[in-house]
Amino acid sequence: MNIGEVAELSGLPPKTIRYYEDIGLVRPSRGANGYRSFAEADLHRLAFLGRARSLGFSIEECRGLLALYADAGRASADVKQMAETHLADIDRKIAELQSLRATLAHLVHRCHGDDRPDCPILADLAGNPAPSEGFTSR
Amino acid sequence: MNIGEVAELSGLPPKTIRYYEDIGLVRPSRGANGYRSFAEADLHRLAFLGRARSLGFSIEECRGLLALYADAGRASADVKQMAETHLADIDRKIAELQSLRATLAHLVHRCHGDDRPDCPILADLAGNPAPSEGFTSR
DNA sequence: TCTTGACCTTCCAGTTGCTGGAAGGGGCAT
DNA sequence: ATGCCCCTTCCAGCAACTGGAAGGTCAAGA
Repeated sequence: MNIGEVAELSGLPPKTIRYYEDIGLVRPSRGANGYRSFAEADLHRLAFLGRARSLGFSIEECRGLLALYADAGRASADVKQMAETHLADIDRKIAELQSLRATLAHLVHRCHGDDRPDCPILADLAGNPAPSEGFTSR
Repeated sequence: MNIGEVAELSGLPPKTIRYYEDIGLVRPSRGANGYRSFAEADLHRLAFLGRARSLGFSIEECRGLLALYADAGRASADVKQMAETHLADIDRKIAELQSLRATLAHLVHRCHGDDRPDCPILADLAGNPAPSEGFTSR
């Protein structure tokens, strides 16, 4: 298979596949014309990569997962460990975003959003902490 | 003030402050020795930037916010608009992370995580969709 | 046969927002 | 004069691609 076809089948753009080869995640052979020639196994690897990436695993994590995948004697605990670490990362990110969202939503809520220049959002950014709610004029 | 002092006061590392000068977010004057010389207003700008960045506004958004901040005739609606767009971005990211988290948590849950090689997480990544729950052996 | 167009190749540069390090000058205390 | 810390600039690199330029290849149609 040429790169275009595996791109189609794996859902990854050709550029990304070339990049993955560059960093050693996949090693297609080459035809006489210099074109990359992908075997079924390569396609599998790429599809695996696509799914792992879409689950938010980093490239290095993917490398580890591929190694575990290829290792018939792996312990499932190793995989689970990686996934759990990753899960904890995701939880941390969600929590962070949620706290950020709360702060921002509070500011947005307090801004009347009309054509007057007075704006609590800017006031807060400028260093005047927003009062915790309660007395907006009227 | 020298860069070290504003770094201390603004909470931004000197490197970051130099970078912000590079990209035109702040324009300190220079002393005879070539050192950057920061005025109070520069410090304010930097602190403003620090807060806006920590709320997740991009550099370009910060540039816009600073412009609005400096514009005494701005309409608060413009600021609110930016903040709301940003809020929507955050909501999108949170939703994405949550769906990702759900998928991964499901897989982790199904993996027994012992020293046997059999692992639903890898199976799923390899393209065998995880059954939707129900019959794990025992 | 020639040409067209789609495909493939490599390499270089840019994205975002910094961060690290090297090489060298300035300022102050001992 | 000697340290030492602060300051300067510039270059490189992180993640994970993505875009584009310049050029080779292949199959089909006129």
